[in-house]
Amino acid sequence: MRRLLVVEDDTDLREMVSETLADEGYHVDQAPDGQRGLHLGLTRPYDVLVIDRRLPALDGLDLITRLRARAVAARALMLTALGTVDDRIAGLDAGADDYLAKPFDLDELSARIRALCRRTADATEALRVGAGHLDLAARDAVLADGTRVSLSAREFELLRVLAARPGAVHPRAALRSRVFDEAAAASIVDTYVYYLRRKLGRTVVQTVHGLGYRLGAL
Amino acid sequence: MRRLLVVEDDTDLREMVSETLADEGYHVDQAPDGQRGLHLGLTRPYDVLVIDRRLPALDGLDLITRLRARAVAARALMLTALGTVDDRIAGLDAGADDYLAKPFDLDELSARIRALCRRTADATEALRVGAGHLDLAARDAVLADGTRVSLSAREFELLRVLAARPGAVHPRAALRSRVFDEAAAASIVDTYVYYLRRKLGRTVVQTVHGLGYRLGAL
DNA sequence: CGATGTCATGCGCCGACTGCTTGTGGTCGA
DNA sequence: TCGACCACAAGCAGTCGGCGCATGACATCG
Repeated sequence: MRRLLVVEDDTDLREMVSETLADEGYHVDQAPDGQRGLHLGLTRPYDVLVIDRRLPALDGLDLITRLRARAVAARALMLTALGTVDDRIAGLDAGADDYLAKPFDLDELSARIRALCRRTADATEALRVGAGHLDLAARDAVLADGTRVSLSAREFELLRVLAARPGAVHPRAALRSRVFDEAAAASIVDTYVYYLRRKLGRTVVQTVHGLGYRLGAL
Repeated sequence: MRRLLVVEDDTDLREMVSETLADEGYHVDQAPDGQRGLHLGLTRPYDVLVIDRRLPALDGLDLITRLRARAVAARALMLTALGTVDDRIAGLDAGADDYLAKPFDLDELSARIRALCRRTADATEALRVGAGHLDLAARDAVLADGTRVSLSAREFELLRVLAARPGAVHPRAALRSRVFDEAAAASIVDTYVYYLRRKLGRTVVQTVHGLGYRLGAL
């Protein structure tokens, strides 16, 4: 599922856009100002960012510039009430991939997002877990603050199985059979949970006494 | 140098656009109708195609559709006198990456082409990797500090495959099948990774134990 | 036409890391 | 309070990867 971020201070407009896009099958996150947009954009993997030009806390242009400076590769579509050519040029040269003037047609926005999505085919394939996510391509975990943690093959596999259903309790036996050989020792899962906790923090994998383990937030 | 193709039947407009873009440093080819545009688009490597919607011989929409069917990856910017939302949506869904209504501002066209060019790093000219890049024409790597490192054909090919998705883990088998003969020895990839590290520094290619290699920053 | 150098490839040893086991002490729950 | 369950540490063996070296093909140049 494609992941979008809508950064727009007008609540009505933001929610209307978000709902429309969500109805079309996108996962949509929202941010009401530039600062929160920056934080989400840096810490979560998106395919397309829809960014208003005029934003409180951090201007849309600055937002894109700062995201690009941190090597965020997501496509950016800028919305604006400022319709002049120079505004559009400034937006595009700041790193936006497309520029749409308000008032705009929702169907056109949707079509332009489809066009941008076509180009991110091999981009970030990721599994979200709370505020962090698993980068399936790079095979490492990304924490809420953006820190990347490299995991060994088994560690990553175990975490991925847990992340398939975050919050659910996964019995030891299920984890052992999915991640390790059936013949492995009974305590193998414990040990790898220990490794994960050592790398990702104490609270990431929670013990449910007598039942198994459960994934908390990354 | 970026390569553009302008497909437009209005001679005056085509030449004006072409000259303006040529002045900005692009290599620009021209085609006066869809058929000739199709032929050029299929046989030569372009970064961006500027295509009029209404064309003799072959309609702009059909042109894009046929190019896409033949896996031409160049970005397409569609020009049109038809300004309705439905036209724009039809163009975008046919495979265009951007859509600009006539009359348009030449500076905006130029800015939109710049935006499209940013995204075609992997097309023809140079592949950006972190602060450095690959010079596809000279077949050597340029480091962050500007140092040029000349690579042998195999070394360069291996680096290029890795650079297609920097940060992602590339399994050995995938690298061997893409860069070397299938029949090559199992350790051939290791050896060439060793060569790359020797020339570019230890950190450029990272090992992911049991899985493959990953490209760091140049 | 021979000499020289570069490139592609194969082989093999050694070191490093991973995966897994085992054991001990601590914690939980009834 | 007791038994079961769990956390953690350390160690071991096997595999994987790093790297040097040897060989042969090919191009280049004297």
